[in-house]
Amino acid sequence: MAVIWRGNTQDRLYQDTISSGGGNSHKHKDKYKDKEHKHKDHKKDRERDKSKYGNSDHKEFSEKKHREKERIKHEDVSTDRHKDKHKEKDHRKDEVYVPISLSNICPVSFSSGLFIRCLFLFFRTEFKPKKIKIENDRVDKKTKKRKQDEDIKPKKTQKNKKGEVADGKKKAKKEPEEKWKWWEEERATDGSKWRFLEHKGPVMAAPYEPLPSKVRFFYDGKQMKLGPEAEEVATFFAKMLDHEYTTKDAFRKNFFKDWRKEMTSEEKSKITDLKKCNFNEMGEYFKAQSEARKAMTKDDKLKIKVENERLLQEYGFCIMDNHKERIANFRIEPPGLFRGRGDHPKMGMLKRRIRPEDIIINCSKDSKHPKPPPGTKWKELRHDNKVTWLVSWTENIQGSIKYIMLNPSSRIKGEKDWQKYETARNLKKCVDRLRNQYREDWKSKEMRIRQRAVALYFIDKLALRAGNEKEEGESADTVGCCSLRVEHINLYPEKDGQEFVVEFDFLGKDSIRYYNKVPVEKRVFKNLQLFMENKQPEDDLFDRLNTSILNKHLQELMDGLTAKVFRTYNASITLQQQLKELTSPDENLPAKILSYNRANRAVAILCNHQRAPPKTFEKSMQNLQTKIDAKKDQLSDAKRDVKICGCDWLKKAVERLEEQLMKLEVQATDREENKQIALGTSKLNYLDPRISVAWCKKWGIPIEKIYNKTQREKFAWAIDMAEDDYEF
DNA sequence: AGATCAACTTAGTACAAGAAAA
DNA sequence: TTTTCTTGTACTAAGTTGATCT
Repeated sequence: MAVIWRGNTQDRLYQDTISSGGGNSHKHKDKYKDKEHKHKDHKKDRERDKSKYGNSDHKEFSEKKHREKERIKHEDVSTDRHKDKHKEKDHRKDEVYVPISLSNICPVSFSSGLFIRCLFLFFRTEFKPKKIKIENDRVDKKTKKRKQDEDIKPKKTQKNKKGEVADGKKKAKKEPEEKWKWWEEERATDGSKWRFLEHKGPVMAAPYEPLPSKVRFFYDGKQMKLGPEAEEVATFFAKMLDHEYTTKDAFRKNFFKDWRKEMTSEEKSKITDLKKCNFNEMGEYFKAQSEARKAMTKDDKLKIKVENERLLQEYGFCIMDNHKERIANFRIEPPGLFRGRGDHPKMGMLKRRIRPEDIIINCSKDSKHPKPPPGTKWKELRHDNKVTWLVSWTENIQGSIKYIMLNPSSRIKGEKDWQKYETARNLKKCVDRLRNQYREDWKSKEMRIRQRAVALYFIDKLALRAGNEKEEGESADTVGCCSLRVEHINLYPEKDGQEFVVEFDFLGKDSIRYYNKVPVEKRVFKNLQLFMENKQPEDDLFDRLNTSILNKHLQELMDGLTAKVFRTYNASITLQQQLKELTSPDENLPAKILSYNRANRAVAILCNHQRAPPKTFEKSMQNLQTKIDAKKDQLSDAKRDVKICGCDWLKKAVERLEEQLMKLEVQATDREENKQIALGTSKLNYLDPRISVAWCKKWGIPIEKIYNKTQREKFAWAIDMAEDDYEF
């Protein structure tokens, strides 16, 4: 295997560590001493140097215009909102599938030096000042003398007219309250996240209810009564009996170890082998319970619903700065067995019950403080308005802190989201300059700079995540860009008729596999060969780089720039470009929505957003196929009849059947293609909602076709402010 | 300079709820 | 209706980032 990685035909023009000024060596990474390399000219050397990149088609940014437009728009936020309550049927099923090729969505392109220079000038003169005010204090601390003059947001607030500005503000307790448009208001400039915060605290997990005595546990074939502590943990396992987790060694081992900690010494001495434990009756009991729940009468179901609603009303909201805001997760996570993703070394460990004594409450001093349950105390009550959380506790598996925070529809989340897309749009303004820069850096005489530049190229071109280093044994072995190892890529000077192909194969976040073969520029290829020289498969590809170095560099290139901004930028720009490309004016509504979904899908593919094929997938595909077959039969019958009789109405029927058949087939293809692709994540986290809103407005598509209720709440700001000509 | 911590975003999955089909 | 399939929501794990500690 390793042989492949150490090609012997390299022509390197590399001389390392002439300066290395900052001393960037890493602890374990210095084992590869850089070498002197000579440049051996190769035949093909020249031909590829013209970027392969250039052919991508979104060169034309018509920047200035947009900027001008944007400025005007921001200053004059129209308040008329489309309040269409379109009640149309869902047309998903009418979608026509058109495949997307990955090559279509390659987001990278470069333009001429002149243009870059212009951009650069623009950046120098206009970009810097756009610092978001909220961060002032941090900036000050860093003594980065930065002038924030006007910022778009506050500015447009001042111009906010049209009277109807949130009036219910003063008495947030009043119920209906005109929807509050926080995006038309001034933002805090002092780093505080709120001025007033009041809430009722978390909902604690329901206490453990011991099993009825008829439900037995057997050890080594003999019945055994467990004490409540051990029993509770046993039920966690019993509930998962059907899950393949319980067959995994690590899971069983971790579980058993933690379970034993909950046992009395007597239990501990008896129960020494998990294999001898029989949880079946428990498992059956819980299954029966959930069946019973499903079979409950409507009345009982309603009662539960009402109770849930009550809980939501009582604990699901808080008051933040005069507004009632929805809390995202107001329930404390109940105890259970830890389910890590992928090959997690800690799977099966006991996630312990959180007590009030573990919980930190954050709220205003002058608010009504949440009361701990009778007879208990909170761990701490604090009043920190520099953070957004209401409740926190430390979880026992990784020792990380968990928080209760607000819903995405809240001001505090919305502002942040908006800001995220503004940063991405700023990147758009200077991305060409940056791309030229890293291409230059591929030639640097410093290894660390080359590595940085190649990594950045991957992040930009392939939308890879930054890739922090992780502590071994603490979590599943996954990587991102900076933490890629030699074993995660293969280099092919030639593959499938393309030159300089890099094959990626690694597990990313959530242990989702990233597999991709991409042709890269020759320089990148040569650099990769260089980085891999004299390394073992398990060595870091970018041994002179980590996320902190990379982000520091990015910060210097553009204010607020970090690695993840590239993902946001490339996702959003891809959506915009795909929408432009795919939407044809004369299409009907379902076809347009299909176009939207296809654009969305392009982004999901770019970001590698996958899902497990739905459990019922095969079956539902089969059902669909049956339908298709039936339709085909019907059709051929009808055709035969036409031949015999030839009357008009029969011909019509044939046409109709053909159409129906096509729809079904299209639906099948579409579903098949979406089998492993998840659209939700990109829609929720990467796509500037204003692009979608503008598209809807432009083509008269009801926004409900694109965003469901929750999504409309989250993106209320965008729905309110984006016009049909919005440009990302 | 690296390790660790804190805070927050991004992620897929399980299951409930709702809609469509039978 | 009841059953089946689809969509929405809750849940919580797993990332990124920047600050702070050592």
